[in-house]
Amino acid sequence: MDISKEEPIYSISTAAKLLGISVPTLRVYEKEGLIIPHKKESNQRLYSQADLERVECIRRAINEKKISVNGIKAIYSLIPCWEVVNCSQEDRAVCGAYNSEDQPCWTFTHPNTICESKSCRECEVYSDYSNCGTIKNLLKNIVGKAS
Amino acid sequence: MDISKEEPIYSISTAAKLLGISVPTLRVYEKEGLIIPHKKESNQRLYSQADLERVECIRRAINEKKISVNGIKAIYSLIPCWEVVNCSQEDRAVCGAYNSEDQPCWTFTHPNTICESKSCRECEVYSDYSNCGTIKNLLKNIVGKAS
DNA sequence: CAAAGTTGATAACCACAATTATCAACTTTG
DNA sequence: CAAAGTTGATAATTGTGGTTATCAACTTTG
Repeated sequence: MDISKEEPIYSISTAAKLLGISVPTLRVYEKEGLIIPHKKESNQRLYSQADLERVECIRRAINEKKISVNGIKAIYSLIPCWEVVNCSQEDRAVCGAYNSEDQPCWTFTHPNTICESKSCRECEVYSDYSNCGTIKNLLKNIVGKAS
Repeated sequence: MDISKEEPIYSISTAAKLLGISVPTLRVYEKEGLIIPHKKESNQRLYSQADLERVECIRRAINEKKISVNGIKAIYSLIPCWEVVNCSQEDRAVCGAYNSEDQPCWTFTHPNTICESKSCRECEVYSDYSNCGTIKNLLKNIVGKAS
């Protein structure tokens, strides 16, 4: 993973221009929990190259694959985060993300779990499976170990 | 599983009436691969109680959860069928379902695989996870074995 | 310090997914 | 064999999800 791809360098208007969409749309995606842009101390958003690619992927899902935003959220919620971060049984019992079926895990706070101190934006659950097409591959890998 | 719930007894118009939707809608769901009604020799559809519950679940996903039909299909396609039916590595290599990300496995024919001879309508991959809310539970169970 | 850009929030717009109506040909029912 | 129901296919309808415009208040930039 190239560190430069993760570097937050684009303002929201620049990001919108590069993506060919409007600024409000980017904010909606964030509000829905599809993306987590970096924020300056002043609360202004900054987007990295990886963020842009993530949005492009979301747009393909919406426009080409005709999957609704809520559908994407439901799909994200199926990522077995508990396995990726290897959280304990006790953590799972108290973790909202573990039991949710319509919100990605990174839209939750995770009090009293291993994720409590982690930044979701940097967590592999968020960053590794941003490309829509890779979630099933993750399942193939993880599930494969079981048999 | 009560056998009577699986018994195909309702005609399409009866099923539509019971569900409060139109006949064409039921056909659309079938065409999209969301449901597999039983068919008489004469090609007429018959629906079981389980079929109706499956449709109710689909309707909740569409109307309440706001997940599009293509979104539901994408979610279904994430069910780790290869693990449920325990198919071989060779099977996976040639199975369209294993590599699909937008069509449920039961919308494929499965030549030269363990599923070749199985009826998808009766396969647990199709029947057990019809209730939208159970797919993540399946993942929890299967993935759990891995750790 | 003025111009340009950002913030969150609300409201307006509209493309189109989801549903239904309609059709002729065919099957089932009594 | 007539009436009612089904078939697949096509076309029409409509509700609304996704997008954008607009706003006043605030921040950054040069």
